[in-house]
Amino acid sequence: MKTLRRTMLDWYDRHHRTLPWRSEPGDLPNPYHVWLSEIMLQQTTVITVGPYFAAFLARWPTVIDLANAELDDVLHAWQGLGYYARARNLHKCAKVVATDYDGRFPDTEDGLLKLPGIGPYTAAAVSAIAFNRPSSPVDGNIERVISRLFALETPLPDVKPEIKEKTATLTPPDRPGDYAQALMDLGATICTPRNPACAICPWQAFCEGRKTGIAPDLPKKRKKPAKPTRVGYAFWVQRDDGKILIRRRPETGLLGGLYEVPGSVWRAIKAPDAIMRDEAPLKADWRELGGTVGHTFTHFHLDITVLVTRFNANTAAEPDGVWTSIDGLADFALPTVMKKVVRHALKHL
DNA sequence: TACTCGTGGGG
DNA sequence: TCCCCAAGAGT
Repeated sequence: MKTLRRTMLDWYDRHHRTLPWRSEPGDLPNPYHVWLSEIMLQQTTVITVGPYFAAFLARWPTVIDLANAELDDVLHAWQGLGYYARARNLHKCAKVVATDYDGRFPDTEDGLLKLPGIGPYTAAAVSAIAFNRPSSPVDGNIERVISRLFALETPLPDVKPEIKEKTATLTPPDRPGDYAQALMDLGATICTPRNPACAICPWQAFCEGRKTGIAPDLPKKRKKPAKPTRVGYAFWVQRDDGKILIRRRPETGLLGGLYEVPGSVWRAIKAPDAIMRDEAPLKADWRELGGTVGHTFTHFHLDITVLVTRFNANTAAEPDGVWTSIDGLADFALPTVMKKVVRHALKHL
């Protein structure tokens, strides 16, 4: 066990990646930076997070600054990164840390776990990386590395407790943060989901999965259900002065708090036109644009048909929402699916 | 426990 | 083209 730890930390000292939120091995980084990066990195790749992390730090250098920000500004800065509940909880967490903790993050796993948006993984990661406490975060990378190292063939998520226990046993008490990051780096660069580079792995001599040849097939997972398709309309309302109608989505749920081109309900099966059009923000003669906008979310695929009308303020009742010029759309937090709708409308108008 | 919740890239 | 996956959390 001691050899396993030593081998991993030696490898990390020689091969670790330099990332914006990281300190040099052995040094303690800024907890705010660690926390911010860990939230952004949830289910999101390092390459994607990079520019968002830099932009957030430039605009909100401290957790106090972030706590004093407007939620809409945080969502706007987060747009395109996905899983927007992370942004809402990020802001909520910053406020709690600023007001209840005097701007300093709790330095224990249990304390961190109480904060919004911080679950078991992130609490352990921040605890180990930012405060050098002997916590053992387990993310997707570490699940893969450990399941291969011990040739664990029980499928996820049943095998999680066993992985957690093995990981905790292996964690070195002196450098838990570097060790956790070493395992994650290993999983990201060598012990990859497909075609792992076992030949250059520092743990190749210890890996049961490699010995038995099953490493590339681990961890085993249950099959995921197929993604259903939903359909809906987007209602493109253009006023005489060229401005279009958008509206803010409800605070919770899918794309919560972001702006959208008003739309119908998204249905598994297309309802009759009359019903779908009745969900428009106003009564009008709609013209259907050719083609559809396709977008795949985590658990369903969406096909949107865009309907267009002109709006005359003198002859129609004012609909709910906000009027904005096309250029002005840049001031609103628009999810990627809505950017696609806008692009499609402008192209086919 | 099992869903919900985004997006972009790689094979 | 389609499926998988990426430093998961909340309900």
